Amino acid sequence: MSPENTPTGNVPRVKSASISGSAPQSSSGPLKGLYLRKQDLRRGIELMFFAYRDFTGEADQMLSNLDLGRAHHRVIYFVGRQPGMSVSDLLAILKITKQSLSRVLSHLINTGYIQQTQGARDKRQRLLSLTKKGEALEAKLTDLQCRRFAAAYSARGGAAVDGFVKVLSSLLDDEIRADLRQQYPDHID
Amino acid sequence: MSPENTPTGNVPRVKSASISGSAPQSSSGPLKGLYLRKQDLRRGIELMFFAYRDFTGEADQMLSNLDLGRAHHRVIYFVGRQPGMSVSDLLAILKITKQSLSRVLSHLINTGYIQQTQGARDKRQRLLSLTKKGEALEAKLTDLQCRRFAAAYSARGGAAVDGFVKVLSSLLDDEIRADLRQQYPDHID
DNA sequence: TATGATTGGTCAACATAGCTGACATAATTG
DNA sequence: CAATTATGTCAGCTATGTTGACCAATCATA
Repeated sequence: MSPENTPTGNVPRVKSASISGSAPQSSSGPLKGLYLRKQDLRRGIELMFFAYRDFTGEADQMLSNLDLGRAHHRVIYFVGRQPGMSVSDLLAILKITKQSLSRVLSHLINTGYIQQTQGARDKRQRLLSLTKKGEALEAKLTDLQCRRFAAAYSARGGAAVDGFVKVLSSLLDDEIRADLRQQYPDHID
Repeated sequence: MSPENTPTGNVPRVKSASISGSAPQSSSGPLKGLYLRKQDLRRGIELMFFAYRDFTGEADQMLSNLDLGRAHHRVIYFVGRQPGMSVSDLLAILKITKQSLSRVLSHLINTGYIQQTQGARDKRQRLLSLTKKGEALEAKLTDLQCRRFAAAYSARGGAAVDGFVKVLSSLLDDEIRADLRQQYPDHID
């Protein structure tokens, strides 16, 4: 870097040619594109880092008390979201190797959080679902994170939530959106 | 879980007593609090997961070509943001142990991305800054992520960016905001 | 029906990036 | 001078990702 080290000025500057590309500060009054200043983009980067860490922190704590980790949480969460999903469905969402998943999933099955049933149409498939124990844990964890979101959403209001969802959606790689669109009927594209 | 498995209805329902707490759907027209439905909160959770992964993905790729990881990236990023910071400053931001940081930081120093200078006031301090090589890498990585943000911000506009920043800020644990407030003068609290 | 593709699992080995605990050195501060 | 602070280091452990190889059951199709 070099020009970004001094986050002093409020003056727009996107000169660097690298991240401009859509010609911000042009002329008009409310100065459309003011939010494309390098400092605003860096703030976005940092917000993602800090918010993600804080957002997962409480759940991580609860999980560690049960000798589980974030990887177990993800499995429990997504199986809870879509009971009866296959292993390959889950792999597609998590984008990890089956060997990585296997370690975590086996543990969750052995400790009674998740159960498998053979697929009806395709007997090769092992359809995943939460046990009662798994449902209870999923509820506790999701509740914890939902509370945080509910607080943030309430504090900022519907318009902010709308912007939040729109921007996060635009940060996604394209493929992922299909899944979200399917899960959430009124998802903003 | 149990009522959340069927993300079918658009009908508000926050009953569960667990995440209500601010009495959404009351009476009025545009139905304030519609965005507090459990499905909206879950969508937030998932957006954070997917967006964070995609947001870091490109940089991770570039880093792995240099035999560096995300931990190295964080160090390079924050040292680049605030050159001359001390090791303990960095520890406070990253919230990892000095042993964890040491491994990564030593490597970055040995490979010439970061340099240390003794503190003037306090000679115990090792003030950190990027070398030319480090600055070049930081610029490439930050540019990559800034591009993604610039595209998302441009696509959604200033109002959405405002909502995005507001909601993410509210997701933070309280302490972290002080640092952001200091770094970004016009940061929304 | 025989063949090839798909679904899922397993073993082994490795890398990254966190953690704890213990201890050391140098400099600052009271 | 004593206590605290800033930093570094050694040793070992854990969680979670990776490759590569190989296997069994099932499905789909030529």
